[in-house]
Formats: sequence, structure tokens, C-alpha cells
Amino acid sequence: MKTTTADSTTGPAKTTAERAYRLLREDIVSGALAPGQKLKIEMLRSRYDIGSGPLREAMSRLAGDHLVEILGQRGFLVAPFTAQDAREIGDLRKMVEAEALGQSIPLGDSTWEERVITTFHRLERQETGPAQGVEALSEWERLNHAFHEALVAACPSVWLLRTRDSMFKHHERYRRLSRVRTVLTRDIHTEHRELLDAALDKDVEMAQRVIRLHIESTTQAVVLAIENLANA
Amino acid sequence: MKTTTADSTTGPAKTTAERAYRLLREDIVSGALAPGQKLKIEMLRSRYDIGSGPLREAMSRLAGDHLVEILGQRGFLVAPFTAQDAREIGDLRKMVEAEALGQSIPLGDSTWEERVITTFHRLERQETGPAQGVEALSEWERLNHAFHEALVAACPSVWLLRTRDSMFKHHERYRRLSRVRTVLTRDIHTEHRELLDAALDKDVEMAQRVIRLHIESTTQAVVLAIENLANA
DNA sequence: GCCGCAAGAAATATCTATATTATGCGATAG
DNA sequence: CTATCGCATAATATAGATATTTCTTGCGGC
Repeated sequence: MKTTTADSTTGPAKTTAERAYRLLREDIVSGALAPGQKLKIEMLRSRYDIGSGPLREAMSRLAGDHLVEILGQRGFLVAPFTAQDAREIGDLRKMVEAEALGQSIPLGDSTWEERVITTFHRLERQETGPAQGVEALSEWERLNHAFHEALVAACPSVWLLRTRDSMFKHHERYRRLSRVRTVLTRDIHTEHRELLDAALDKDVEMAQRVIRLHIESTTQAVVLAIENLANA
Repeated sequence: MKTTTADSTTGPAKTTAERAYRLLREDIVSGALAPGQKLKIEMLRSRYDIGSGPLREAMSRLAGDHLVEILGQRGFLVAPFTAQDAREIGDLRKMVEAEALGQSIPLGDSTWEERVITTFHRLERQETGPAQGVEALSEWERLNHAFHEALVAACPSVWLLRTRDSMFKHHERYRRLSRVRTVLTRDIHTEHRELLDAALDKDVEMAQRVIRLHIESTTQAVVLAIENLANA
């Protein structure tokens, strides 16, 4: 079984533009670069110590991913942040991830099962563990991503996986930016366990039902958080 | 009602990079630049009379759209062309376009209806008209695109429309590259009329059934054409 | 003679530095 | 108060320098 992701972002960055792309993407998704913020070349040059050429290429690529906007003759912008977008992204992720999961489960072999179990346990360990800092949250995102990716890994459609991955990243950005405290109150751990069980039972209907609910809950929390922020 | 598309590609290209992006995209989708072909800077420089900087930015952006591939330190490539990809793209387009249509129809107002009717008639006129050359085919693509876009135009989700548009473009590339003659044998015109009727009747179920069949037929024709080409 | 390998040369991609051009803002005149 | 001019800032494009890959050729070894 192929274990690499659809858009293999693994391995070392061979070019400066590639490095710029990864750094920028991470900083945008993590929220280090704020939504709507102007991405001035000079500022980025000093921040990453990378020339304007590679930076512009990286931002162009990110524009293709819709993480950056191009403004005619007036530079680049971090993609904005609205409740409407959060809702749309969540709904689209729900649709594609449920479909990908539906295709993945019946095709998952024993290697797939092992990967699902492994990533689940790593996530579980972190969730039930002690530390709760900014760092831990970042680590949780990494493990959460790994688990969700493992679940759909057996889906044969590269395009579906790509789209899912893109939506997942956007959804992650919204999650991190709205700093949803629901991570603590809501029992995400149980949701993940239900997902695991349904997947291993090869119960597609159940798995899809759970994933839809899981994504919907997150979306609702995010939308609520944004609207509260706006009213504050 | 907003009549612009999700990714407004209308209006004049304000920068050279933007112009390069549009020219390249058109040439890739139309097939003027063959799948898998190496996109050498020097070659493109003379072809479009545009410097390497803007060209590289345009290709980076197209890489984000998956119309171009980036090869480590070895340049850019037109996205490859496989039966597997055609199938995946068709399936994904089927899913997102049906969903977009389902959201658009109930929300379509009279302006929407008029646009649907207008674009249909333009398409009908061209389909039943005389000329059948390379130029006419290109014009048909334009009108076909306009009609399909009009149908989903009332869908409120920008993200869904974006994804639909992306899939439509990829699907179009496959259609054009495999030069499906089915355009003539299959009765696409009738399919379009059914689509029109269902949309105006606000019959979502029917419209979705028709659009799925419509897209599936095209996909099958394309996949068949590719496999025949491979065996020839 | 033929194959594999390695060194050098050519081609090409990538990056940097510089020049050009557009935009936004503030001052000033109407 | 509005409109226009000019300057400062910043984006964009070009041209040239650098680094990498790819191709070619020549030299043993088989």
C-alpha cells in the first residue's frame, strides 16, 4: 500500500521556493500570519531570509491553494477569515471526507488497519496526557491530522484525497484561529474512538455518520466562536 | 444577484504574471500544450514574450491548481493525462456539481432563470447551427461552460463553486484532449434541454439525476477514448 | 569492439540584485 | 470640501549571476 499522501510534502525542500512555500503555509495555517494581513515582500524577506523571487513564487502557489489572495498590482494578502467561509469549508470537508472514508474502508487491508490503530493510539496518549500548552495543541493537530489521514488512506482516488486534504487544512486554520476551547469541553476523544471502531468494523454507514457529526460539531464551534468574537 | 464567477477571471489582466497565468492555463486546458510536456522557460519566453519571473509565478499558481507539476530542481511539467485521472476527475465533478446544482435551484430568482435561459439558447443555436470546425468546437466549449455555470450560479457557497469550477476545467481538458466525437453521436442537446427543464421546474431531484448522467456519459466517453488511444 | 564510468561542457533552472512602474497618501490649490 | 499634483512606498519586471542537472565525449576494462 502506498503510504505517502496525495500531495507528498515529505522529504527535504529541494529549492528555496519550496522552502518558502512550506514556511508560509505553516505560518498561515497556524495563524502566525493573521487573516487579511498584507504580505509585504520586505517584511517576509527579513522574516525568512529568502529573496523576493522565491517568495513571490511561494505566494503564487498558495494563491492556487486559496490560502493567499493576489491583489492586482497591490501585493498579496493572507486569505480572509469569515464565519461564512468557515461554514462553507466545513460543509465541503464533510462531503469529501465522508466520501473518501466510504471508499477507503472497504479497501483497507491489514497495513491500513495497523496504521489506523497506531495513529489512534498516539492521539489517544496525547489527549489523555498531562501537558496543555500552545506546544501541546500544535502536537495534537499533528496527531489528529495523522489519524484522519490514516482513515482515508486506502481511498484510491488521488483527486478526492487532494481535495480532502485541502479542505482539512483550511478547516484546521479556522480551528486554530478561533482557538476553540471545545477541545476540552467536547468529548472529541470519544468521537475518535467511535470512528476507529466503525472503521475497523468496516461499517461504512456508521463511520460516515460519525465523521459528518464530528466535522459538523467542529464547524459549529468555530462559527460560534467567530460570531462571538465579532460581537465582542 | 452577483453574476461574477467564484474566481473572477474577468476584466483585464493587470499584471504580466496574471496574463501569463491566463495564457498558460488556456493553452494547457485547450491542449495546445501537451500533457506531460516539459515547460521550458526559454521556450515559453519566446512563445509569449514574457520574462522568466512572471512565467515562473504563473506556473507556480497553476501548480496550485494541479494543472502543472513542479519537479524539484528540474523545472515544470504540464499535468499528465491518464484514464485513472479522467475517471477520478469525472467522479469528483459529478459529486460537487450535483451538490452545487441542488443548492442553486431552490435559490434561483428570476434573474437566474433568465441567465439560464439565455445561455441555453446561445448554446442551442450553436449546436444546431452549421459550422463544424476547430473554431466552432472552441466556441461550443465556451457556451457550454456558460450554461453550466449559469445553472449553479445561485449556489451560495463560494467554496463549492470554486471546487466545481476547478473540476470542470480539468474535465474540459480531458474532453478536449481526447477529442471525443461523441459530441456528435450522443444527443447532448437533449441532455441540456432536460437539464434546463428540470431547473426551471425547480425539480432538484431530476436535475441532479440528469447532471450526474450527463457528466458520467462524458467521463465514460473520455475514458474509453484514452484506453483506445493507448491500445492503438 | 562494446559497455560502463567519469570528467567536462552545455543547457537549464533558480536565485539575486537592480531598474521600472504603479499605488497611496498628504499637501495644496481651487 | 473636493480635486489634483507630487512624493514616498512598495510591487512588479528585467537582466544577470549562480548552481544544478543533463548531455557528450573520452578513457579504460572486459
